[in-house]
Amino acid sequence: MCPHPNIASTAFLIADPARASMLMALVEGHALPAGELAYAAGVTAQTASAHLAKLLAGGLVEVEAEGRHRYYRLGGSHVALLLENLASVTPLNRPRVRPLSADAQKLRFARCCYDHLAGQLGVAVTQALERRGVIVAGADKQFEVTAAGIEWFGRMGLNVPDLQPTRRGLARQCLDWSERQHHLAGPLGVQWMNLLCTNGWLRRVKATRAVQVTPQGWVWLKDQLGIEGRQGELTHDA
DNA sequence: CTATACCAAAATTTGTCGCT
DNA sequence: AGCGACAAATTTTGGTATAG
Repeated sequence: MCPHPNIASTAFLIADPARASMLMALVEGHALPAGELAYAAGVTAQTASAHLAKLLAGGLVEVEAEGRHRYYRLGGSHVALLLENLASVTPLNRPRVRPLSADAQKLRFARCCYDHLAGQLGVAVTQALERRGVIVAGADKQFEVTAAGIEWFGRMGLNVPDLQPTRRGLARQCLDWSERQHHLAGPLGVQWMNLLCTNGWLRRVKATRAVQVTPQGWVWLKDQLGIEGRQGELTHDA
């Protein structure tokens, strides 16, 4: 008898190529209708519907009916984490997607990943902080804030010693799925994101996970972190 | 033999349009 | 507004194919 029937059934659900494609299409956090997921997996709507029913029963996805569409999303951040970890050890075949929509491009550029900054911009900002000695990559998938870094964050209005680490630490290294590099997460990542928004440098786009840089934001990014660009792309990052 | 995946066709559900 | 016809998205059903 298998001593871990639960993980076996979860692994079985993910192991099917069609289901894996649908899950990876959802990993960016967008909810997608069944038809879109069928396209992503390269199967017909009927087949996709059967797969989605299994994923739903297994708790890997949730569904929300809106009109005649049924929007599926991942069953939670733990599912996203599981998939991102799998993707990090496997050569990634990007799921088939419709010619990259404007929305998808915005998400790839900058988005919030469970309340911290991710995407191209998230990675660029994290790397700029490292280059400036504000944070250093430490053991256990954590970033450590240097003494100079504590001072630097303080000048920005973020008092690092006040932050409470969670079980998973204070400044976690989160693997960015689209960029395949780390960005800053954990309580520090969350407060950092809040700070960028409350100072008017970043703006969250309503009803999506996309994030926009404001005109003042671009000025600030260039002055403080040496990051240059315009809406939707980075032109210089050093 | 059994389990699982696939697809075609039919059924179901919901939104939209034109008419009174 | 209420009604019916039609369109679109999705699910259900039934049959076939394939792997172990």
